[in-house]
Amino acid sequence: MPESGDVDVGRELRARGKRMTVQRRLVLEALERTSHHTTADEVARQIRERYPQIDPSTVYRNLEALEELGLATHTHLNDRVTRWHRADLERHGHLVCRVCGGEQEVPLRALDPLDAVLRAEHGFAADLAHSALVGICASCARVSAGG
Amino acid sequence: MPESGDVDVGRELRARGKRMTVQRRLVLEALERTSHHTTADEVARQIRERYPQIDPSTVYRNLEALEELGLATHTHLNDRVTRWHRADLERHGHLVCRVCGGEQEVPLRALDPLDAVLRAEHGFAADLAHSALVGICASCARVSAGG
DNA sequence: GGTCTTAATGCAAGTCCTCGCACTAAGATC
DNA sequence: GATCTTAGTGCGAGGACTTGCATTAAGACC
Repeated sequence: MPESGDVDVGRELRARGKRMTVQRRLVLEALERTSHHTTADEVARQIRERYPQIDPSTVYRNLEALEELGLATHTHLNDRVTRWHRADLERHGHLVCRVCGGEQEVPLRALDPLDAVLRAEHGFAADLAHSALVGICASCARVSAGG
Repeated sequence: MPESGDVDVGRELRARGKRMTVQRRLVLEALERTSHHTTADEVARQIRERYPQIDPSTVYRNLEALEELGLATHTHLNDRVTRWHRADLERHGHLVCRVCGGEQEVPLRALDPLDAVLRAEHGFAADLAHSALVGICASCARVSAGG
């Protein structure tokens, strides 16, 4: 059983004037191995086990390249580190609590009303999976309300 | 005419066990002088004209302190730099276009439907002024649709 | 398989912060 | 106004990227 779509990816890359390098393949494989969100640093660490000389900047550039190809996407959860994941996973929004730091996922469908308003009134097609919505979660609100 | 509420701020600070330092005052004044969004770096640069030895970390810490006091807030526009502004300005959401980088403001009221859904279904009180919504603006959508 | 073009890599330096720590100075108390 | 506690400062180092540049190596063409 071949690595999922490895050949196709190579073809797709070449069709776009890009190349399939060992580093690129390793980034792609690392991304496929971790099905949930991961960080560039985590990807780099994984790769370094087999290919120690990889440079962090190469990882960043490859994640971007894969995103351009539609194979990866990134999300900003907590203002600081960027989270990466495979593009074929179901997209969802994120709610992160500024008090406890907790994070919950929301189906993008729940954000449809917002999407509709923004499109209708501003012609703006928002990518609601891209940035987390920051606020205060139910349990922290309960505490601060004086429980 | 005294600087707006300078004395009150000092009192408020002391009431919270905090102090009014020259640096703090300068950060506050810089924030008051620029009524729109600004960056920590811009604030630092402004202060340095009159007080060259100020350290960037002091500016960051003071912006945070003023935020804690409810005098400042920050917004993440384009994933990279943090924008600061006075808390007394009208709050609004931001739509930033990932193609042209353009930014438009939306009254928070426009985001009410989203707020309602998140509260009802997730008990989550989102701060919709905190993070910009990333997406594609009307004019860029028109171009890529083939105009 | 050799040549050649240029995308991609690795390295170093830079940006925007954040954090730990020793020192300084607000401001409360005498 | 001297003393004392501790919040706040400056400095240095570190983290998460980003960027410019010389070098390397995909992969297209012979």
